[in-house]
Amino acid sequence: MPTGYTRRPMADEKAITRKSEDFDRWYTDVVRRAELADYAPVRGCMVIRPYGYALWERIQRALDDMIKRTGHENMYFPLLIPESFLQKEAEHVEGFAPEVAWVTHGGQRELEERLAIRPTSETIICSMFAEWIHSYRDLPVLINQWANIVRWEKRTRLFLRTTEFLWQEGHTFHETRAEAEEEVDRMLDCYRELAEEWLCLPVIPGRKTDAEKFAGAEYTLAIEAMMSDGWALQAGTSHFLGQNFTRAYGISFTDRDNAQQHPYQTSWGLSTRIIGGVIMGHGDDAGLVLPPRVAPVQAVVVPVVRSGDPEGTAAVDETCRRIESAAGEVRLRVDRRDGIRPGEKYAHWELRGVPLRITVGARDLATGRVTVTRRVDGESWTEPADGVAARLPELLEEAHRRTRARADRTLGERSVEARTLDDLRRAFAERPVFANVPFCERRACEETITGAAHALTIRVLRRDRSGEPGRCIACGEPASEVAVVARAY
RNA sequence: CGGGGCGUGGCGCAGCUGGUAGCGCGCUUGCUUUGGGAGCAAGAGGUCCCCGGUUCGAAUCCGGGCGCCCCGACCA
Repeated sequence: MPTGYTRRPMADEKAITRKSEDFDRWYTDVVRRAELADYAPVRGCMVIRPYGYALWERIQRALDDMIKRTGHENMYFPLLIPESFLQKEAEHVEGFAPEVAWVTHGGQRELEERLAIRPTSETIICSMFAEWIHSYRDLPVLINQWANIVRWEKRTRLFLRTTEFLWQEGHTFHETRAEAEEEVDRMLDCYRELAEEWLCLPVIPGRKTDAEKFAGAEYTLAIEAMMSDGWALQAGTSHFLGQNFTRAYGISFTDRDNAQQHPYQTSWGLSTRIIGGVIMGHGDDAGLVLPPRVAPVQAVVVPVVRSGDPEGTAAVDETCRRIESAAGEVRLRVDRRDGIRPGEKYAHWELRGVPLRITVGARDLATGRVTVTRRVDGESWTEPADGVAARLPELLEEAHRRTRARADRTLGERSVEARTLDDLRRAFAERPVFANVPFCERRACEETITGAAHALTIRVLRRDRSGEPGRCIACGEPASEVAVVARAY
C-alpha cells in the first residue's frame, strides 16, 4: 500500500478529498474508492478492478465496432520482440530505448538475444508482413490488435501512465501515400467520435509538432481533451509512418506497373489512459460522473423501507421488481443490500458515477411515484412508478447531453487566444487554459513558447483553424499554424 | 534520474526523552434503525518493512538494505 499517501483529517472521514483542495489526491481517491483500480505490488503497475474493467469493456466495445465498421480485422502478435527487430528503424529504437523492459533469461538459461516486452508492435508486425505482402493485390492491409504494452515509465499514475497498460493498436499498409493519409484521418476521427459521442469529452484534433510526434513517424495526429482542471490529456493518436518502416523492414510489393514499391503505413492507438480522461473530465467532489453510454451501471434503484410497515415494504419491493424487469436494455441494478441505510447507498453509487438513481420509497409510492436523481447535475424530480422504466433510455440521453454540455462549457470557458508571449503568460498566470497561438513551426519558436510559463507544451496544431493564423507569437514571422498551448498530463 | 517525505491491525494515523502496542474508520455477530455516509452491545484482527548492531530490554537509538508516495526533467 502507498504509505506516503496521507489523507488530511477532515470532518467526514468517509469523504474523498475535495477537487478544489487537491486535484491529484482527489483523482487517486476517486480511482481507489470507486474501486476502478488499485496499485499492484510491482511499481507502476495497477490492478484494474471489475468496475474499472467493465468500463474499459464498454469503451472497447464501442471502439471495436468502429474499427470493424471501417474495414479492419483483429489479430494478435506476440508480447516478446527480438532486440534485432527493434533496431531496424533508427529513430524508433532511439525513441523507445529508455522505456523498454527486457527479458534476458528463459528459466535458468541466459538468452542469446534479449527479448523486448513490446512497447508497441510496429517492428514485429512489419517483420511478419514482409513475408505476407507481395503484390498490390495484397493491399491494403487493415489490421488491429487489442493488447497489453509495457513501457518503463519514470513516473506513473493510475490509468494515466502505468508501466503496463491496455490498448488497441491498429496497423495498416497501403499502395499510395494518399490512401494511407486518408486512413490516418479516418481513424483519428473514430477516436474523436469515441471521445465526444460516447465519453462526452469534447476534443481538439490536430497534428503534433515534430518534437512530440511518434518515434519513426512522418507525422502524428492526436486528439486532445481538456480535463476539468484545465490541463490537457492526449486521448488518442494516429500516425502516418510513410515508408520509414516498410523500407527498414524490407516490405515491398509489385505495383500495377510491375514495379517494386514499399507500401505506405499507418498506426493508431488508444489506451486505458482514456479512463483517466473520463474521470478527470467529468468527476466532481462526490466522485465519478460516468457518461451514460459507457457506464457499467446506468441506473440504480434504491429502495427505502421502514420497519414496522409491512405493506409499505411490500409495495416498495414490488415496484423495484417491476422496474427491474421492465428495464430492458438499460443496465439497471437494484441495491437490495440489507442493513445499509439509503444515505449510504446514495453516496456509494454517486462515488461510482452511476448516471441515474431511482429512489423507491413509501412516501412517493403513496401517490404512485418514484424520485429520479441525475448524477451529473444533481437534479431531482418524480416520475410515475409504472412508467419510469420505459422512460430510462430518454432520461439517459438527457444525462448524456448534459454531461457533454458541461464539458463543452469548461472547454469554452478555458480557451483563450494569445497574440503575444505576454498574453500567454498572463493567461497561464490566472489558471491553466488552452491557449490558441499563431505558430511558425520552427523548433526554436516552440521552445520559446513552451518556456514562456511553467510546464507549457504545444499539444496540437489545430486542424480546424479557419483563416490565416497571423504572425508567429514567438518570432513575428508569418505563422503557418494555430498551436494549442497547454499544460498536459 | 535529482529533491523531499513515509513504512506500526484491512485503511488512515498516534506512540519515537527505550520497559513489550493504542485510536478512528472498516470488518464479524446481535438488537434497534432506514427519504443523505446510523445507534448500542459484544468480538476478531499486529513477525511494529527487512537485515545487522547497541542494551538486561528496541516500534522507539545506530548502520545498511528494500519499498512506496509526493515535487521537478522524459512519456500513450
